[in-house]
Amino acid sequence: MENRKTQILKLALDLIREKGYVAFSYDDISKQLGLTKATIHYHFEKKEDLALAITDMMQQSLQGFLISMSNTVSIPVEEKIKQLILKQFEIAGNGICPLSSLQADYESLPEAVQLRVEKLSQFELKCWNDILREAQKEGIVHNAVDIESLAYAVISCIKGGMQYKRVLKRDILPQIEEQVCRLIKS
Amino acid sequence: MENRKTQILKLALDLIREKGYVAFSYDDISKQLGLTKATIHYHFEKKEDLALAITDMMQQSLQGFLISMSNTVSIPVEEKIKQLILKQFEIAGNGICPLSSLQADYESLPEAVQLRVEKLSQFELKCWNDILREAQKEGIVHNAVDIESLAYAVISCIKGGMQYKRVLKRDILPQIEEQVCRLIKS
DNA sequence: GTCTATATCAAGATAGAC
DNA sequence: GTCTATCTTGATATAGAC
Repeated sequence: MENRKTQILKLALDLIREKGYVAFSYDDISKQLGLTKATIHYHFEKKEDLALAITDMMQQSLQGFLISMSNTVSIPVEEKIKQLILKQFEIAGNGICPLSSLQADYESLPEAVQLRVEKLSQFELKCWNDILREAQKEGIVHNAVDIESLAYAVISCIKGGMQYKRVLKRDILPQIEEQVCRLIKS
Repeated sequence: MENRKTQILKLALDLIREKGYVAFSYDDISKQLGLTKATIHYHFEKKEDLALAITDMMQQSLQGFLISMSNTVSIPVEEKIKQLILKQFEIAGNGICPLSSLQADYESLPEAVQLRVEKLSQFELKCWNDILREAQKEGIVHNAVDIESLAYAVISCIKGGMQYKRVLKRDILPQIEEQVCRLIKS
């Protein structure tokens, strides 16, 4: 069943959001799906393979979002920015952003996964760079502002915010969003 | 030797910065210090005890910094802000901020440690609240800005920035700092 | 305080039956 | 494709000698 594979994949993504790459186990998955560990190993021989599939999934998810946004004719940049912030919040679900989670576990990841995490981080950054550059052209971002620096700050703020949110058990995301918008528009 | 205890403590803090609570082991410490695991268990019976001692250390480190700053007569608020940002960057060393690391591992932490992480997060936030409120009184922060929201954003931006820094292998901290200052002053 | 030795357990992974 | 059974390794933790 090709469905089983994606079922495992989605649960594994959840677990990474929740506990991270190091802490989650094939046993977690097997119990939650009512399978044996051996079955999971059949679909993803090594934990590394599962991690790689997850990073692929994440990349495609972001790419798909960008395409669907660029296909919708003429969304104002401000709306695009809000949607991208919302998308990042949604991706975290009940946990933290899965990319942040992988970043935190970076030193324990297999080399191939480290590379994907690096590429994904760069890709995310590029998305923000593009959208912010567009915003600058339209005069939403002040001309004196260095876009690359702004992109670093925006993404860092969003990701960091989700980590605090979980620990503080307070929904600080609206406040983070407000400040991110303030940072962009000032 | 009371020294041995702090020696273990400091190395454990390093390891948390580098790999996180779940990923680091008593074996890592024993190898790097030339001890046996049993010796470490003598000083810190359980891993949880070691983690608790580390959170205490972190709390004291921040507290000490604040006291030393308030003792130095009449530092301008702007200088205080810069120093606090610098302090947060320094604390991360080669890895990420140890608090961010513990936040990422939150769901895997023993309950007592979770509580400390929550308290530490709140304490850090309170520090930023205090300093930003002071800055608002002096007109550095605009009066319309909600200080609590600003504090969330500032700290999130700093912490998130350090996670990206390690993965991107680029020193983006100056750029993060620049944007944090822009956020505060606008 | 530090050691050797060992118990216990969970994790990633494989072999082979169905 | 999924199972049972098993191997191997590494981790937390303890007992007891020095």
